[in-house]
Amino acid sequence: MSIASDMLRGNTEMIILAHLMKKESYGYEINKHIQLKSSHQFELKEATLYGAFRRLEEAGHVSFYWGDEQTGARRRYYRITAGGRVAYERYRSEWNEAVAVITTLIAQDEVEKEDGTHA
Amino acid sequence: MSIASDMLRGNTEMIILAHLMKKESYGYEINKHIQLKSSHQFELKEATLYGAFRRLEEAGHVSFYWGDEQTGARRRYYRITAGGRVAYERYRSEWNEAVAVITTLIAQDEVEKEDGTHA
DNA sequence: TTAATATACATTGACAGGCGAAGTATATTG
DNA sequence: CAATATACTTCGCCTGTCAATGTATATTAA
Repeated sequence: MSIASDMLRGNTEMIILAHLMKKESYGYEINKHIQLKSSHQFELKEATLYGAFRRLEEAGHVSFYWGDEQTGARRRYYRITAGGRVAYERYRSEWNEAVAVITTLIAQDEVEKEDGTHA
Repeated sequence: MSIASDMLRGNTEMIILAHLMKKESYGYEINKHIQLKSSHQFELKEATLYGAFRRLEEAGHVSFYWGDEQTGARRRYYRITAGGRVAYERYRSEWNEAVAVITTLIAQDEVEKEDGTHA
């Protein structure tokens, strides 16, 4: 729960952009898809999700249009922009790099020297 | 900078514990070691580092003692506790799981269906 | 008819962790 | 003696996540 929240932090935008790289979509659908794909281990809470959309819009990484549903609630469809694609690739490489670094930091290699340093 | 901060969030304790699994140590040394091992890509800022120590202490994951240096500034040596080892393993598995889930979410598999969804 | 549930979006305020900045103290070096 | 490195500490800000709450429409069952 709390750990997942912190792992999510800073990655929600990348996750949303990843979805939008494949197809235009709207908040509710993206959220459901993430829950499905992660076997319900992850779930973007609504406030988190819509907050991320707002930031993505402000950054010009996505644009949106209102769907013309004849039935049901209105949908705000999002589309990734050219700038969004660039940002997505940057997010990905930063993510990969960060994972590599942390993996190195927690790698259980040999004990450098079991001196104990002290009493 | 900002990305690294968010990647760090929630993982500082795991990183510190990883270091303490190998040897007792003190803040300054741990920080230098992390900078070294990450080729200066990561750096725990002091406020972050000491904040994490405080939480680790409160959680009973580490204990400390003052070094008896005859010269230089005093050092607060930390030692991982039994509970800390358990916590570390939990952190690691949660980390691995989270990485796996996010990796899945951003995996560039085939386009599920290029319908475009709308105009 | 109406209560429940699902779809769909939006906002507010609280919370927590990382960080910039500033401070304390000791030792070394130019 | 000024600068730099070691070493720890604290304050207040910022930002992203979340719980809670609210809006509105459609479907289904009692």
